[in-house]
Amino acid sequence: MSWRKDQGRAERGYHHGNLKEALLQAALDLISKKGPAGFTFADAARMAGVSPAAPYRHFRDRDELIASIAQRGFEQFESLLTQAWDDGRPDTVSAFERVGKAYLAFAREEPAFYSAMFESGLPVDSNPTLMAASERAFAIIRAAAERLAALAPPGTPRPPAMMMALHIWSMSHGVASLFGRGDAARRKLPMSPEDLLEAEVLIYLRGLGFLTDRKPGAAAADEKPAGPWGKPK
Amino acid sequence: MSWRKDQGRAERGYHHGNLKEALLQAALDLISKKGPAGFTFADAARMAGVSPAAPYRHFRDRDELIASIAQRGFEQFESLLTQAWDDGRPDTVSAFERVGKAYLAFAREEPAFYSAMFESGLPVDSNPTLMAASERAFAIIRAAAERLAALAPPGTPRPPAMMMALHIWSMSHGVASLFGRGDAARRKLPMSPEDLLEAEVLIYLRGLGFLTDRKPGAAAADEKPAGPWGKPK
DNA sequence: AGCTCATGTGAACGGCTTTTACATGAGCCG
DNA sequence: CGGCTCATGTAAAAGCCGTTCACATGAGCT
Repeated sequence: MSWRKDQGRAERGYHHGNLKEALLQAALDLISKKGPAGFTFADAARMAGVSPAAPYRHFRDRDELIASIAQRGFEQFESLLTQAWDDGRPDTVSAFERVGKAYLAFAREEPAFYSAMFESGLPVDSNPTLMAASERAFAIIRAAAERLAALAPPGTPRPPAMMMALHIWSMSHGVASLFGRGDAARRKLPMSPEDLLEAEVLIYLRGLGFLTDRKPGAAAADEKPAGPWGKPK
Repeated sequence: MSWRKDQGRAERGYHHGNLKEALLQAALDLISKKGPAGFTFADAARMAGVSPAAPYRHFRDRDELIASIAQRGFEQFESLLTQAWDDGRPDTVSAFERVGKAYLAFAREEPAFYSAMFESGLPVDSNPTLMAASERAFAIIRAAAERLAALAPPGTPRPPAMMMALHIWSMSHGVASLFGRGDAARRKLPMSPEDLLEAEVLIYLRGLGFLTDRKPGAAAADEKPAGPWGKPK
C-alpha cells in the first residue's frame, strides 16, 4: 500500500516547499468561510499541515498575512476593473456601468478578498505597498471618470473628475457593503444590488447632465418616458 | 479621612450594583480605541473592576455585548436622524441634506457605535430586536425619501421612495466608511467627507429632476450657473 | 430573622499568538 | 562527492482570552 508518501495531499518531509502560498490559500478559504475576524493563524497552519509556529517564517504576524491578502485583492480588483472598463468601449457610459457591476461582482464572488481589503480593520496606510495597490485600483475608476467628465455636455460646467470618481466609489462601496454579500448582513431589498447600483449611477450621471436614458443603438423608441430605474413590473 | 467608601470611582463590595451599564460603557471606550476586533471581554471586566467571569451574568457571550452596543447605537442613530430631519423643516431638500450630514457626524463622533453597528461582522438578523432597531433607523430615511418623492416635479415619473432611500443610505454609508473616520483607513481627499456627500446627494437629486440649485429664499441670483459641487476656490 | 436568588469569585480547560532554542535538509562550494 | 550554511520547520513554553462550573456573598422579600 502507498505508505509514507501519500498522506493528505502532497506528502512532504521536513520542509513544505511552498508554505507561503499554501498559507495564503488557506487563509482565503478560512476568511471566506468565517470572516476576517474568525480567521485564525493556527487554523491556517493546521490546514497547511505545519506547526503553529511555521507561519512566522513567512509573515511577521497575523496582520501581515491579512495585509498580504488585501494586497493581492487590490491587484485582482484592479485587473477586474481594468477589464470591465475596457478602455471605454463600446461607449463611455455603458463601460462606466460595467465598472460598477464589476465592483459588486468582486464583492460577491471574492468575499474573502473584499473583507480583507475593506473590513479587516487594518489601516490602509500601514503598509505602503498595500496603499499603492489600493491607489492603483482606484486609479482605474478615476481614469474612467476622467473620460466621462470630458464628455460633459457643452455649456454646463465640467465636473471635477476626481470628485466623480469618489462619488462612484462611495456608491459602489456603499451598495456592496450594505447589500452586496450573499447572506452576511442580509437586509431585504426590493431589487437586486446590481439594479440598485445601476439606477443610482444613472440618476447621478443624469444629474451631471449626461444623457443616459438609453443606449444609442438599442431599441428604445417604444418605451414610455421612464426613469432610469425601469418600469414597475 | 474617607476610607472604605471611596477608592477608585464608586466603591463596591461584593456586588457591583451597576455592572451591566459599566460593561457597556467600558466596551464603548475600548471599541473606540481599538476597534471592535481589538475589544476584549476580559478587558471590559477589568475596567469595571470585576472578575473575568462576571460579565457572563449579564451577557451570554462577547457577541451579545457587541450586539447590545449595536442596538443602542441604532437607537441613538434613529434619534439623531429624527432630529436632523425635523419633519422636513424648513424645506424638504435642505432637511434631507441635514440627514446626510447627521449620518456622517454620527460615524465620526461615535466610531464605537458605528463600527459595532456596521463593521462588527455580526449578522444583522441574528437578533430580532437588533434588526428592528436597525429598521427603525432606516425608516427615518425612508420617510424623508417619501416626502421628497411626493415633491417630484409634475410630468416626470415619480421615483420609488424606497429606492431613493436605499440610494441615499448607500451613498452616506459609502462615504462614511471609506472616508468618514478621523484616522482609521485614511485616504487623501480633495474635500471634506461632508462636502463630498453633499455634492453627491445634490447631483443625485438633480438627476431625479429636483431643483436643487439653491434654496428658494436664499440669495442665489448672483451665482454663476455652477454645479452643485460649488465653485473652485 | 431567615430564605432565596441574582450577582460576583476562583479555578480550570482549551485555544490562540508569539517567542525561543533546536532540528532538518536543500543548495552551494570546493 | 563531502561538508557547510542558512532558510525553513518543530517543540515547548509563556501569556492572554473566552467560557464554564462550583461556590461565596449579600440584597430584598416574607
